[in-house]
Amino acid sequence: MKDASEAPRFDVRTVRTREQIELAALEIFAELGFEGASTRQIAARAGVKQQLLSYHYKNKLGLWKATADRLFGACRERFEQRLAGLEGVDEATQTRLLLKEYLVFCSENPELARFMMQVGATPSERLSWLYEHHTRGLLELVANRIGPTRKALGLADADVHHLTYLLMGASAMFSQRAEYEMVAGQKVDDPDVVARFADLVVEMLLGGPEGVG
Amino acid sequence: MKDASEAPRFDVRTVRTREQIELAALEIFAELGFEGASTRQIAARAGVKQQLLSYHYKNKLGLWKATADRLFGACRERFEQRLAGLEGVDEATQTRLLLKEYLVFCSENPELARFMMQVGATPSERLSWLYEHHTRGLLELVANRIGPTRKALGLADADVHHLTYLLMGASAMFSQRAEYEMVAGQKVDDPDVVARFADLVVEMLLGGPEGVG
DNA sequence: GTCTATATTATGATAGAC
DNA sequence: GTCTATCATAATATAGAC
Repeated sequence: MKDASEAPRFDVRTVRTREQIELAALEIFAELGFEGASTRQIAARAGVKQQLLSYHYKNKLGLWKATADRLFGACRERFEQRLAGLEGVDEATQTRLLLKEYLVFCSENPELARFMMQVGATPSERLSWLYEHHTRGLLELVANRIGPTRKALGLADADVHHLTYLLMGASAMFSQRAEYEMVAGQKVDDPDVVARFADLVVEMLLGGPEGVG
Repeated sequence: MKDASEAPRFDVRTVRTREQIELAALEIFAELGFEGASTRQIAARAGVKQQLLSYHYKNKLGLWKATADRLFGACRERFEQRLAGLEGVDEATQTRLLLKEYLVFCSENPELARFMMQVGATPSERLSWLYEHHTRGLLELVANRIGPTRKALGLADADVHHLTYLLMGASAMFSQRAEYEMVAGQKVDDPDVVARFADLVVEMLLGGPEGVG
């Protein structure tokens, strides 16, 4: 007899183990790509045995998907929280702050841009999966913000996809921290650097905060 | 006795073989990163045996360096040719056309942005080598163009490193062709798309071609 | 749920024939 | 300069003990 708790799939140990594994996997997948990453390496960083990954995720692809779900879920949640706090604010300011929030998120999660970059080059099952489950929604959210806001601000027509990729590309700076530090001689995750950079990007995409005639 | 030709290191077969290998290696290193790429895969794409790579480059790292030399050499050459054709033109136009040329080059060589991205995330011997031999020169060339030109045009002060990374990040669009085609429904290497995107980026970095007051 | 042991395949590099 | 043969290691994944 199994009493009320038919599905004990949320027990504490499991959740914590999976979290450790997925955080380690995110770092390594982002750094080395899917084929470059080894499950042994991920397991070692998570402090478990390699074979435990097979138990939890069946195989490497399953782990990769779980990792993507966690990463993009955090991004989506961040957007939603930011927007919830901006109720009643005018559209242009909302969009401006949302784009800034995205760049701040990218500075805190440099794995995001690398994760997308690692998979977006060539057609593959993984690209299709990521696009359907996460990338598409994220890119459309951004495009559907930038386009109308630029129109409302009276800015020159520009391809929204190009503007979106400019934003995505800009976030790559945070994903190349080692190189950036060599070049610029400053930490890329210094909050001041992040803020200045985000302001620059948003100003380029939407014009200065005073609007444009 | 060896007669006049002491150093026969430019014989035709060798040069062609190395070219085939390095072109294959570029594609695969850019796609999979250094550890993700396998020398067998590279050899197969080049149409030679895996063990031949050891003969020509000693090891995987040697091949990676030769590949980088070829790629960045082509980029540098492109810059020099473009500048040679712009003698006498005013500085702002020179800079504008040079940045456009860079984006066109990136659209034709999507491996460049990926190659840099693959190595720039974390400190490593390879990053240091690439920085000293190639990246540094490229980034400084761009920064030393954008900064003074913006000043001469009377544009607002902005961090030249940030502007440089905006350009580099923008080029990432061409490196994610599979994803871009899903999102935008058009080929990213369509010359018209490239031209419009390049104009957009240059306008953002340097203002419209009419200058700014 | 986590471990040990292991099967199977793929990897980078070397030795030596031609 | 290119090939065949081969080695030592590392990869993913499975089976089964606890």
